[in-house]
Amino acid sequence: MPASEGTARPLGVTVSRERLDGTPIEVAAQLLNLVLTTGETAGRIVEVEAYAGAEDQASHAFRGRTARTEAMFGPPGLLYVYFTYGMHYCANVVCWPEGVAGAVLIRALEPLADLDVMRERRGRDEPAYRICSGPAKLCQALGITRLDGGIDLLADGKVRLLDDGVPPPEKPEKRPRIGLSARVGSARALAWNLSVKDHLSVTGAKTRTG
DNA sequence: GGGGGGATTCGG
DNA sequence: CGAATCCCCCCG
Repeated sequence: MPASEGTARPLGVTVSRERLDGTPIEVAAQLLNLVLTTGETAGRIVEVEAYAGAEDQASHAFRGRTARTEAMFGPPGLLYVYFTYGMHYCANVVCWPEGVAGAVLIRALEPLADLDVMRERRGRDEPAYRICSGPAKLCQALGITRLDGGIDLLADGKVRLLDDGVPPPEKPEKRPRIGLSARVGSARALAWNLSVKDHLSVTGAKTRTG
């Protein structure tokens, strides 16, 4: 039968767990240009944000281990999903060794596969570069919810992290993290938002020339 | 048990 | 710029 029949051809190879066993900022840089996929939908990671657990006032794990943040204390490669503003889910890749909380928020994807399914899930007809241009938007587009929290992104599950051979940028754009309130203090100033330079899907991207 | 705030998004 | 809209977590 044709090679295209049945499951789609793999978008890439599984990422090694060792590659994610580093500090959040190190792992954040490594995640750029990898592929996040759920079923047929897929996108390339173009914007991420590091959250360093116990030593980071902006991290959900800053005040210790709770039911919500349990996945952040797990082994690198787990998916941490949180629910916010009463309606949005956001997805993180867990890093650091088991027992130490750390995670990288996926903030934007460049859509790669099944854009129409993504648009249908989002309930709007947007240009490709806007479908996954935000942490909650990409979760909605890929169908990621709280139910997926804690799964292993490096196993053959619903949500997977793949390497299709595109290396991370040598010099990613570095900015302060988005959306942090003043209450997190000096953590607000850290340039822990990393992105592929000049990508249209990144937060604050110019959508017009000039 | 109460209440303030949230790693957001969309529309006005 | 403010509403939507639920959950979490700190405090009493």
